[in-house]
Amino acid sequence: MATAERLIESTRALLWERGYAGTSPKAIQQRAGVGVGSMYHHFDGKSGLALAAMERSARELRESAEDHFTGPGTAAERIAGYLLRERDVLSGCPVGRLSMDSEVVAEDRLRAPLDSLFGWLRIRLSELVAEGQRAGELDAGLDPRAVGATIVAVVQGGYVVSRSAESPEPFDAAVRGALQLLGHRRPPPLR
Amino acid sequence: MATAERLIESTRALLWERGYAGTSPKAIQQRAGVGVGSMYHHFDGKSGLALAAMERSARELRESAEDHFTGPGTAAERIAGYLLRERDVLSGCPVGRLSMDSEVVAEDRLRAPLDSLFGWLRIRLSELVAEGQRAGELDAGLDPRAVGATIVAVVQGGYVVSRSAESPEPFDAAVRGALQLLGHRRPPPLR
DNA sequence: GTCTATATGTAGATAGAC
DNA sequence: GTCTATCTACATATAGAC
Repeated sequence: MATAERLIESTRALLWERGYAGTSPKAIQQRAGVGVGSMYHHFDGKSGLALAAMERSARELRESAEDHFTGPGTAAERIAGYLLRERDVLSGCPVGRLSMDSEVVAEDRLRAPLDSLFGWLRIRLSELVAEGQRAGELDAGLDPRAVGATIVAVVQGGYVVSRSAESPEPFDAAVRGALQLLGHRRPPPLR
Repeated sequence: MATAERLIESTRALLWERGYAGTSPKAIQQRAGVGVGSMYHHFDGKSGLALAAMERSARELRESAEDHFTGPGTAAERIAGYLLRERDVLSGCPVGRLSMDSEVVAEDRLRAPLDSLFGWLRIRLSELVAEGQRAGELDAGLDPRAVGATIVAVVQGGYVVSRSAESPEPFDAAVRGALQLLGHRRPPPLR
């Protein structure tokens, strides 16, 4: 693997594990097996490297979500499939967790990948909610955009509560509750 | 104000603004107007001071939430009142944001205040959901414990998405969606 | 209780040789 | 492209005088 590539992957792993403030250039270099000079040759320091890492992580999450959104099943089933998909709950969201890093949200170019991913997620989910309404699967009285925001928040907040509890249980409970609220009126349940 | 007190308040403010990894003893001391020696006289370093600060912040949030939970109105109205209460959305949750700090969740005594606050919140909210069900305000088919977890997650996740967008709008939308999901079948709406 | 001095290591780079 | 040397500041304390 090329040097720049190893640096990006090393940074992605460290940002996920320790966040932006907790990730040092030295740690990035050591994990990548790359010298100081190489890192500063390929990137303009920690910030530029983090940007590349965050963009890649955001793209991965987006592609994975889109797979669920465009998969088989009714709109409601695809929403449920997204909520129920495998996640490394205790590690948190590789992108969302960086929103709690003040240096990240203070720098527009670093915040951009977060904003972009969540903005896209909200739009896609609201489209699915509207589709479910047209199909009669979801209540027509709901505001699709609000409910889309709620679904994104349930996932991100599930990580927060599960990491606090050092257990995946709160995340799973939050998702279960969301599915009940979305679909409790119609047998059989969403999943 | 006493020295120990000033140190705790200084630490609370810094943990909220910058997180645990981003908060240095030096910054704590300067903001408190206290010397190095004093800090280490009153506390066993950064970790002990953070523990005191986190316990106080968690207690404040708990008391404030309990005010909403025991206030006037139906159970559903009290849930809505809690969700709609004033929040400094872009600053995030003073307690929840620390769940993304790996040094915090790796140290049991630091994680304890988080786990304790969210565990309590889930219990109290599930009690309110059950009360609303008995009163016929909320659907009897819901699992109160799951829905309690969902409500906590919506708030914590709302912070994540709003900080990413640098706007309170996603938080407000997520709350609106949650209220619709909880109460859309019954006119008038919850709030 | 508070102060200053001191200590070891890291943060986050830049410079210039190879 | 990569390496080593170097730099200033900060992180996180401990020691001991006052």
